Amino acid sequence: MTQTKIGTQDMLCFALYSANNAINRLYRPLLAKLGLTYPQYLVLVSLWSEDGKTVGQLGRELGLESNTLTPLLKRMGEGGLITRKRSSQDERVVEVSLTDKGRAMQSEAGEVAACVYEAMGLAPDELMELRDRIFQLRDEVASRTP
Amino acid sequence: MTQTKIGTQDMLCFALYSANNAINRLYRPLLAKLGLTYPQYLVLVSLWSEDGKTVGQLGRELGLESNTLTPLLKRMGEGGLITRKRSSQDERVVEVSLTDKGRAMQSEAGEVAACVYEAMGLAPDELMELRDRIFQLRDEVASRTP
DNA sequence: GTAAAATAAATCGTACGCGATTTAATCGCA
DNA sequence: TGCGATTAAATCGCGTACGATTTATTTTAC
Repeated sequence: MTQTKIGTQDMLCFALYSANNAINRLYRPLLAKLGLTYPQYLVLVSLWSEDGKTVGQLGRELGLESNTLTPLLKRMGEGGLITRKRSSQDERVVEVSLTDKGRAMQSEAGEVAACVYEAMGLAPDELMELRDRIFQLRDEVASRTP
Repeated sequence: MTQTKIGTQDMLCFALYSANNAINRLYRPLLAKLGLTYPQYLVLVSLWSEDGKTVGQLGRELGLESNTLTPLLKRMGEGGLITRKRSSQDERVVEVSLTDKGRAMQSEAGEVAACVYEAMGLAPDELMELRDRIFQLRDEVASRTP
């Protein structure tokens, strides 16, 4: 027997949990200067890559549901970053689009991303490999979650 | 130029964020049967490995501060899992200890851990390697966070 | 054509995380 | 010894996440 008791330091899930918290603590003050939270920043990243998505599309991409997204998008709308409009094709669907202000924020956000990238201290190939392993784990776990 | 726009799928921080959410979605219903949340479970894991820690010690181990831990521990105290007592040596310090009920929960929690381990679909050596890489990243980021 | 099923958002309540501040106890040092 | 600085926990407010439910719209099956 090499180990009788396991502690938090042995758990992969705790590694993910605490690393995610650590990254958030790095992002938070940087994004706060732009008036953003981390999930709000993710919404912008998503819309910068392709503008005009429904709440459901954003949810599938980010792994969130309307109970999280609706109030978050409402705040972003009040902040003038996005617009929310019911689709005329299907009134159940809400389309989310960038405002000029939301689009303009992309350049300022570049500095934030660079700052975070630097703090990770990883070479690009290491970073991509780790990222893909973590996405794989996420997808494996998600596929086995009822 | 191989890529003009980056999206959420390119970001290591998003991999961590969404993997952490996915793991939580797996844990949540399992832990709910025991009346626990994930951070509460982490507190128990910590105390099972070594009982009798101060709020500050728990905070350093889990990467949390009293603003998060105090209400969480209060709920665990109300649930009869732990006791909280001011140290007689130093009245500023609060000692957290397991109750019999909290100790007894370790065996039930074993099934939860096994279930999560299985859902990850990783061999032990792969799991340990990934875990350590993520801890390394966490520590690197934390060391560069002002 | 219409009622039931399905789908998309929104709403509500609970429990984190954390920045900022407060309260209380101990320490340091002149 | 005494008093300002430090330390530990608690308190407060805000913004997520999410289970459960509700509301509104569209699809379907007959």
